[in-house]
Amino acid sequence: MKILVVEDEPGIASFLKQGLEEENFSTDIATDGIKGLALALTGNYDLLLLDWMLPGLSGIEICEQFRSKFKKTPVIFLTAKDTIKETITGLQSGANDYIKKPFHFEELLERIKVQMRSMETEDEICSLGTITLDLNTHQVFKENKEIHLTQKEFALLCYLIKNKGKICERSQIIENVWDIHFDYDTGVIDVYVSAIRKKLNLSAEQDYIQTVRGIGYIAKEI
Amino acid sequence: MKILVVEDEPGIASFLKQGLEEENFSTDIATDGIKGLALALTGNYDLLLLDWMLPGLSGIEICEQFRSKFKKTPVIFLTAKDTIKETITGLQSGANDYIKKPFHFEELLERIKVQMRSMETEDEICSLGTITLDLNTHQVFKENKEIHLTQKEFALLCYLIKNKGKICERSQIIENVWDIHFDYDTGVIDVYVSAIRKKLNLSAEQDYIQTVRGIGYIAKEI
DNA sequence: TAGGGTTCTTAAGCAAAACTTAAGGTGATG
DNA sequence: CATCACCTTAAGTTTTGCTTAAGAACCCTA
Repeated sequence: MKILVVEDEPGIASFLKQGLEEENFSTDIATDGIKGLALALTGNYDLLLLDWMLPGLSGIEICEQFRSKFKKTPVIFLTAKDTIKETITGLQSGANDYIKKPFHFEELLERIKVQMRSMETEDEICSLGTITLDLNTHQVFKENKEIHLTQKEFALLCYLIKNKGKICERSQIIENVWDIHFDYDTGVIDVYVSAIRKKLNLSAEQDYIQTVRGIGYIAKEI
Repeated sequence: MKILVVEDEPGIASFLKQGLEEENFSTDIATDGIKGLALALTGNYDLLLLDWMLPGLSGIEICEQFRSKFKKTPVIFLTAKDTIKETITGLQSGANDYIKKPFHFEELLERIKVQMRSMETEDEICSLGTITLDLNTHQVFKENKEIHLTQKEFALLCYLIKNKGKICERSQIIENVWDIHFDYDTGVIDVYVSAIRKKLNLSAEQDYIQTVRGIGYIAKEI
């Protein structure tokens, strides 16, 4: 998430930058309208935070010009101009929200999150502790770092997590993950569990995937 | 455009209904929380306008339950609860906007229009690193140099970039770019990815388009 | 409508990654 | 301390993807 803040008052600008970066939004600042618009038009930002009164170009002009190219990227005004007329002008220029100064940072944050929500498409997700699986995109994250698993690894981990808290017998695993419907035992499962543990860096303290001797495996929140 | 207003105070309710219908929004009123939620869940509305304090069910509860079914339909709170804490609670419950009473009808109207806007439209430009796509003119630029892509190449690149950061499965790509709705696998996608990489001069260091073996491809900022 | 160019698709050979098997090591259990 | 289940590694096999080239389909324009 990259945010562009266009704000000429240094105090507010740095306050915003600091607060936003604490929330893990990568934040750039432009201190005048010309620079602001130029940066915005690079298309590198996921959200714009605009002041109205700016040297060079007003926030309104930035918003309008930006909107002619980028219809979807959210824009939020953050301005001292607080009359109804101004609010309406701001919103009509293409902004998604209009916050009046003085504002509470928490509210700003929440309104940014509202915009983020409506940007993202809903994904099916399942998780186990700090491990997250995105079933649509086949992505795996541990502590927000992406980790690549192969298809079979993913399928196996997925099966275990979907049944978290329940012991999964080896025969069930073979049936559901490998689609083999008769008795079968080479050490395939072991090999894959091993690979998953290695890639996810699961140790004895962090054994989200525990082996149940003689039966199978179990995925467990710790 | 159908709007559902959930508001127990008859004066405000009828004022809203009248105002909204003058603007050609077809408007229904629910005067308590239970009826409000039931109506909302029919899925017949394009936007919800919620009061917070309601007999039966609070606006917050309505919003949360509604959101669990309808992820995208915009919800706007219209309430006398005006502290920051309440505002944040309201927004966190899944609302798209939060307007404090007393409010100006024009501002409400404008904020409704904001929601309508973001329901429609698409960006005309999308980008990935130094690559820029202009969806109107079908032009592609890399480092500001124009590069000619064929239609299919453009469509494929566009699809990947619109989903940047997410792995796109081959089947999804075939479905969305080729419009083929059944299982299909020749190597078409590969050929096109290959062509795009070549034209955009993507090397191992600059692989904006990475292959995810066994699954598909992913467009990534580096 | 014939011809030239462009674009789309298929196929084939090569390269690389993933899958499976097997074998030797490790650790638990009786 | 012997056995059995599990873990790990390495090597062979299979699958998947990349690239190139060639034919088919689709424009334009004359």
